[in-house]
Amino acid sequence: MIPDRMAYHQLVWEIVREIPPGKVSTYGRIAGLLAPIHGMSEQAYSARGARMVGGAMAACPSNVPWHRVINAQGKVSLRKSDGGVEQRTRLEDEGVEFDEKDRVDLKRYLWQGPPDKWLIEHGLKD
DNA sequence: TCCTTGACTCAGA
DNA sequence: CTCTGAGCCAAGG
Repeated sequence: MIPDRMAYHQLVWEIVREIPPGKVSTYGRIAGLLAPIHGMSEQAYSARGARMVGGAMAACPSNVPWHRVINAQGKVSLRKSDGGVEQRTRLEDEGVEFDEKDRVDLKRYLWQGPPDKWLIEHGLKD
């Protein structure tokens, strides 16, 4: 078992749980809230972080609103097999609108992130 | 151990 | 706006 990865995943889930209904965030933004862990270099993490968050989403428990996490282009991105229908439906139920290109307007729906207080309480910031 | 994948992103064309 | 290719590297076969 690899405790490091589990810890990272749990941290990601805690952040995702803070995203309010009707708002979305991106893999990259979430990765950016976390410090480079596993001894990865800042540069490596900036390029790999988003995918690591994606990996955390793939293994997230049911109490995490994974559907509020989309990619930097404002689109839902899922595994090859799934068309992302469920994710889109869930977001629309919360009032998030998609344009004719299946994209979300990040200027309107992007979650600005947890307040500093929250980050400090969770040891993600000094 | 080598090879393929991957819920990503950014810069170019 | 859409499509490519490169960058990065952990996991699983």
